[in-house]
Amino acid sequence: MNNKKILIVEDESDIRELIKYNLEKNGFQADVACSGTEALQKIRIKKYGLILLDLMLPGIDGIEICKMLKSDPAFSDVPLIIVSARSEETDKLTGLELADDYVTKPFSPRELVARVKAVLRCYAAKKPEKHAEEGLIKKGPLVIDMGKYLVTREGIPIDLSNMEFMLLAYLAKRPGKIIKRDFLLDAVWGGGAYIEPRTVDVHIRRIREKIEENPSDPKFICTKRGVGYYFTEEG
Amino acid sequence: MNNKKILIVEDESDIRELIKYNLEKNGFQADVACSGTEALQKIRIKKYGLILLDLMLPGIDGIEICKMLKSDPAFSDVPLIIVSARSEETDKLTGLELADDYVTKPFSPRELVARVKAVLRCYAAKKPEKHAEEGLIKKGPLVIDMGKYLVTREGIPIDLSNMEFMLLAYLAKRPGKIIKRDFLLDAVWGGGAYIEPRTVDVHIRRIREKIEENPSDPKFICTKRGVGYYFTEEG
DNA sequence: ATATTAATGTAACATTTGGTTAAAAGGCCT
DNA sequence: AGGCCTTTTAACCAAATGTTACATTAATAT
Repeated sequence: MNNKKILIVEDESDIRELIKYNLEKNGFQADVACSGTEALQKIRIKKYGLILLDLMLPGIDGIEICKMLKSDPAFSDVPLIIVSARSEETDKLTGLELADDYVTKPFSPRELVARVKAVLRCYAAKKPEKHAEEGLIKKGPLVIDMGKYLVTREGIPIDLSNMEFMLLAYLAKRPGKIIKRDFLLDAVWGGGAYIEPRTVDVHIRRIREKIEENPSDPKFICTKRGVGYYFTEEG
Repeated sequence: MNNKKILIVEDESDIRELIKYNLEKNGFQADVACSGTEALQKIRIKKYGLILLDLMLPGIDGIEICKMLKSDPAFSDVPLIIVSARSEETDKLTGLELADDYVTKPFSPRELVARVKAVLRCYAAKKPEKHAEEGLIKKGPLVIDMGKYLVTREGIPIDLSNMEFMLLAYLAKRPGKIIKRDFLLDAVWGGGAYIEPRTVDVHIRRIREKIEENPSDPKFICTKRGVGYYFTEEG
């Protein structure tokens, strides 16, 4: 799904590991860079979802890296949080002009994680794709309300679990399109999940039990043998 | 302690610096944003005392930003002054419906500062009344009086703490809409609060204890497992 | 047609996740 | 200090999810 990789640019190894540990504990993937030059290399190679940048770096000044990033259209849309021991107000202001948030040392790991989440949430909220996540999908008697996580059939609410809802919504958004199991695992479960493809079948089955008149003769989620599943195009 | 930080949203750098210079000369603190997206980022991260918004922006239209701001309860109480080169009467009207004042270019720095002061003064004067968001929310036996910060159940007043009230009110204003813990933390606690998501649960629990017949089988604030909480739509 | 094989459906079970709950610690105000 | 309110923490429990084994179905070859 979304790019959750975070780059930590920090020269002090213990702080670096502390941050990395805490981010990973919260479900993020984190890479590290010990210097400005290393950071710039990594940024060029890989697309990051967020960068945590220490201002006090050997070699290149952190502020210079900020400026580089934010002036380069290829990277200016990557969220940036500055981490720094400098607590002077002037620096903070300068930093905030360049970055999306500014955390001063010493910081609690929890606060850092919370700020990372806040910044990512803020970015996610602006994404046009996210906008499309809201709204209603109607197929015949079936209505899928993305905001309320609710499915109704002829007005009667149907209780789906979260996973079931996501899977159904994913298929229903692409009527007629046949989607392979592997693809569903990637899209609905997220890239980093190593799940048995058969698990998809089980979920499909459970959804069918709930939304279909006769689960053995599905009208909404159909099977394309040898390929995958698709949501009916009729309606 | 009032927040006197001002955000200047303006793409032309010379005008931006002119405004910033003049505001700072008059004892204000000013941040700048060069585009609509940058403005939205900054607004989410920091709480501003006033926003100066140019309508002619690259990317998002200024009017759109107005609408976003004024429709979001988290930002609708931030004073907003529109600065624009457009002098057409129609624009002026559209602007004033959304903003608190409207300044057309070219303007004298003195005039701008005066208007900023005026709007801030005006808001300061309105504060007590503004603080009370009007309106009643009724759901079955439950009545939430936003003006009096009072909740009653079948006429019997229920004693909620401030936090509990805000949380309940936030959910009750959006019946049916499922809201994630992170969003609640942002909306009810405010962006700068770095709180454990679990804390939300505890508050929910206490509200339930007070307003629900049987807290373990809630009728008002319901749980959507894996997602968040929502206020019931029935009633 | 019938047998063969692969794919899919189904059910039971195991595991993990996430929510509830209670209790304790931390703040703030008087 | 004492009394709220808030936040954190951890144990517990229920529901959601994932796995596996087995049954059934569909496609194909014989």
